[in-house]
Amino acid sequence: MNSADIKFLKEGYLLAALSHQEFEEVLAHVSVFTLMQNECLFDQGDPATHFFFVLSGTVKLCRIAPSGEEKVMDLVRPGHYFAEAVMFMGGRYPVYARVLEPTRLVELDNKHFLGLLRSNTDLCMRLLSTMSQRIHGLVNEIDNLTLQSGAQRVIGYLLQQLPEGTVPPCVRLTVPKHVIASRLGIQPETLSRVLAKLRSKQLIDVHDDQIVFNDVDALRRLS
Amino acid sequence: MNSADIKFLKEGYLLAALSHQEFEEVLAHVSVFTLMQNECLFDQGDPATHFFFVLSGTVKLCRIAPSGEEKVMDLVRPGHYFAEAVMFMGGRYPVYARVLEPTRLVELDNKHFLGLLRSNTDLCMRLLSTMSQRIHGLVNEIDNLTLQSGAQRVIGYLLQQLPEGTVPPCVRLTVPKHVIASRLGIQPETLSRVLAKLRSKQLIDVHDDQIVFNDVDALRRLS
DNA sequence: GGCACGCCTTGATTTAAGTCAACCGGGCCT
DNA sequence: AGGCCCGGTTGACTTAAATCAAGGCGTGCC
Repeated sequence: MNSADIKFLKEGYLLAALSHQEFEEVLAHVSVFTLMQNECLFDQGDPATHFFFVLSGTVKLCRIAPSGEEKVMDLVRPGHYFAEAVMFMGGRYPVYARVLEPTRLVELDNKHFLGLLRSNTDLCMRLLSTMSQRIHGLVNEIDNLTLQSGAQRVIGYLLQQLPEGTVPPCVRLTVPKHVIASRLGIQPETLSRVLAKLRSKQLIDVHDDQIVFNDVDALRRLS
Repeated sequence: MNSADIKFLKEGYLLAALSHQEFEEVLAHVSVFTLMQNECLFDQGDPATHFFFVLSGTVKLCRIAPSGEEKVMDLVRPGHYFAEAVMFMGGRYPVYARVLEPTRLVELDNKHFLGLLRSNTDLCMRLLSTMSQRIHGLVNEIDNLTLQSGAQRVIGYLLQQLPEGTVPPCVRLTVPKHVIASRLGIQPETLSRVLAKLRSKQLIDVHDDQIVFNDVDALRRLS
């Protein structure tokens, strides 16, 4: 674990609750490693012994149905934790995790971390805050899935990825389109069609993974 | 607040973390009240100052889209808390809450409870556990919405409501069918059709709000 | 008793989106 | 260079479910 990794981890919201000594102790119980593109971190149903922090790269969390169909539940990027909620259910990962590109991860031990939590209420409060945000995001996602059309979800996603202050406003898609489609609960064909339709209305220009917004306000009104 | 209320509240998982003294202190900061059928507890967007525990009755949590459409996000029954995650986001209720029948509620003050959390890690751990279960349920719901058909969701819901040990296996629906439909993300017409289809296959018998299961195993295989 | 309202069911029709199929282009490997 | 694989696009067709409309029934109120 190099000093940039340590700095990035320490600057994150969650572990800011730790004293210097506590942080050093955490460091003694974590692993850092890099997975190659498409490597699997854990399978759905594996016993949950750790949770993770992304230093760099992208992790895809997927749910597999009995039918074999899959849904991308989340795309986790640098600076974010995942699988921390499973720590409290003493069970198994409800999803599988695979990396979409070379990805550097910090692996934190559940048992050790639970021990930390038991004597640090500030850490508890930060974790509660993190988890309440996750709940909030999931509630919004159910709202989107049930109260919005597929096209509206695409537009919402694109607007969400739009960095502030780019001129002209544009987004570079950092994951394959079929992954984005699954993340949004639509088929890849549908994603293509929605993008094609927005392009035909001059609302966007599409160049492979680059999307230029021609009328952000109109798009906001459609979402 | 009568002694049955107090007993029920104290026996719940969350507050089992409290000492007798702490529990008495909590009691000094809660309100208990009964809402009449269809009364509204809070509106979507209201400042979130409290969370709640259901002593009796049923609370419907709904999300309203800008279009005016609504989705039943949850039906909260006796023994369950709701709105506790909003405590950590210092904001507003993301849903509105209305009671479906006369409902008795305990209202707990967010600020006071946060104070308790700051000095009781056992309470924190129990709340973390409660919230991780909520996350788990929401993940499952997204799975259901995206990877299952409407009919499968209906069957899953019915099986979930099935009490153990009833002979013949049967369920009495305790909320209106159009509410169940919204909870499942389908229209009431679709719910009628699914039930009619299952009845035509002799898998269930429907008498108003009573549903008798004729072949539980077959239903499980369909869900 | 009559009326209004709400819930539910059913039929007909429409629609959003999925499914299937084919083609294209780019990257990787031999 | 050629072949294979993968991701993406597009067209044709299908389907699950929504939408629209109408009717029936039960409950509560006057």
